[in-house]
Amino acid sequence: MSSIVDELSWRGLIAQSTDLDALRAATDPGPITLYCGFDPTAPSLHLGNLVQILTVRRFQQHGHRPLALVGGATGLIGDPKETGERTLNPREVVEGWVGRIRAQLDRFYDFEGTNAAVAVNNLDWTEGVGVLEFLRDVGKHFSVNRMLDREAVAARLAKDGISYTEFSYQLLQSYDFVQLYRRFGCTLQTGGSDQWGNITAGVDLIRRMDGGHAHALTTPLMVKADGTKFGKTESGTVWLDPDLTSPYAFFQFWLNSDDRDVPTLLRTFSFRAQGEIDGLLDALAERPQAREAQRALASELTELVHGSAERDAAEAAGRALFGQGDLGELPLATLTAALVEAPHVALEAAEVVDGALPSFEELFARTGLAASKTAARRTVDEGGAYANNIRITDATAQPTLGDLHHGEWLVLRRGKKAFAGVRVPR
RNA sequence: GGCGGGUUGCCCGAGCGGCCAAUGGGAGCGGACUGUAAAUCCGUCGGCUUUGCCUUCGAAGGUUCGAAUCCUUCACCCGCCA
Repeated sequence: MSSIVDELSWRGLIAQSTDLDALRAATDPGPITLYCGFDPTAPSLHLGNLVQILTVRRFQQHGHRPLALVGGATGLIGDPKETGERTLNPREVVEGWVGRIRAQLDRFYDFEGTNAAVAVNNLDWTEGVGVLEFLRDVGKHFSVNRMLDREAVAARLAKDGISYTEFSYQLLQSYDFVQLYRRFGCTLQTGGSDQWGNITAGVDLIRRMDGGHAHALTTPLMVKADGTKFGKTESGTVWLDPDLTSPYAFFQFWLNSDDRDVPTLLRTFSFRAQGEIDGLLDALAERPQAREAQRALASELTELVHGSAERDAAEAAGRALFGQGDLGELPLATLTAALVEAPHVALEAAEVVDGALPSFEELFARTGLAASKTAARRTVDEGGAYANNIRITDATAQPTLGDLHHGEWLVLRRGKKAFAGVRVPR
């Protein structure tokens, strides 16, 4: 069995570990069981979670057994974050999210075979536990003094405070680790470096309650070269759910990566071998304008997350919209596929009067390409507004039916990258 | 408890009765240059039925022909003295 520790190491995926040599000694000879939990705090996982998911996937590919834990219980409590108290979500909502997130993990973990992943929900062992039992058996092992040292907790104490509910979060997560240790012989928990405290608290709890030995491993926090948060675009979080972030937008996210971030991104997200990655990095250094590495990343990750059909569609949509050729020469099917990936609006038949559509300023505002009509006018004045790749000079002008591609689509663009479609019923 | 300072547009911060939708910086957005990158330079940066109108300067009242600017009350923040 090849060494997972070595692989994670060259990929730069190890931030902290309880004892790397001990972990290597445990993982190299044979399979271990590990877990990384995901709390249902949203209807979908996002790119930040993907780092964790893929790290676990790498373990599984090396023969280890992952537990796919979705936090049906911890999601009801909320891990303290520095910015402030979370709003408790209704139980039904959390329950729904648990199902969706559990389904998302299907794509990344293998649930069949000798080291099949096992899906677990911490609500199963938390719900029935009595308060007194929990406080006596679990709570007694925790020192509040140490819990207060946690960065997020300290930050909250310095600011607007923290509820007892959130303060208790660490106990639940630690207890999860104990349960998984008992039920599955799970001896490793992975997570982002912000989870270090929670994970090691679980390692400690296993030792205290059961005298067992477990490991903690965290991945580094992703930092972009320009200092902004990784995994966000102007329009917000990049989600894994295609309804929240379209495969086209997902593909574009990777394609637009800053050159300086590409080495890290490739090592973190790609499943290519080290030699292949080095080849892509060489190409990036020699022919940055070709952006082979970004393309490879976009293609690989979009396929992994959305499947090859969506990957192809996203790629084709990009080519269609960014291509040099006349949009009118694109087949209707290709154009439609590209535009439905972008923001688009469908007009009512009544909105077309004497063959004239609503004005450009109206259409820009309606598609969301501009925040308001005033903003749309401004964009036109700045020379950044286009219809069918022709610059618009008069915001109040009205396109006509004759301007439509295939009698159906008007392609609007703001700046270089933002597209939108206006569809007119035939 | 006493005295003083503050709360301005996404953020920071000027303004201290009319010339204020409100200086300046940052972020954002557009243009040029590029490679659907970065950096740089230029422009832009509340809304609308746009030669004008409407909403905005912690909240609510008031003075005035006219208030972000003055007065009153309230809320929150920050200093100094007890």
